[in-house]
Amino acid sequence: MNRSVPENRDLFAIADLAKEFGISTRAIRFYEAKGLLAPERVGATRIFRRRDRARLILILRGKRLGFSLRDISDYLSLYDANRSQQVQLLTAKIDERLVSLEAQLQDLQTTISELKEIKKLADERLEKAG
DNA sequence: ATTCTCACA
DNA sequence: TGTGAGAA
Repeated sequence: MNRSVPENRDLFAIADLAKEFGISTRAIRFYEAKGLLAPERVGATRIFRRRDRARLILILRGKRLGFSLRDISDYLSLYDANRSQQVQLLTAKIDERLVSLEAQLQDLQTTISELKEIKKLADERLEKAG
């Protein structure tokens, strides 16, 4: 019954989290190196608690929404300190992200329109050529 | 299996 | 923003 290190539901080994979230152990260490995670250590081995796991979930969610690790780091850093400032930062970043996405959307729509126009002209030529 | 560092894209 | 490789 003695596993090497974590084996209950309160403690996790890096491999546990990597498997659960479908990411590499390297990526998790990378996030730690960037200051987004700060798991405890038993010797040199990382021990992740539920709160570390929760932070990882937030990191992954932030990434999925298109935020940089820097953005996510800044946000997480405010959790313990200024909570209302954290919310302010969040809304500001969301607005920023929204503006960026809207711009991308416009660009995509422009590209789609251009492609459709080109295709239309090409199809018309095929008509004439018979 | 885990750790770290350095290189590399 | 990560990965690969080598060594412990």
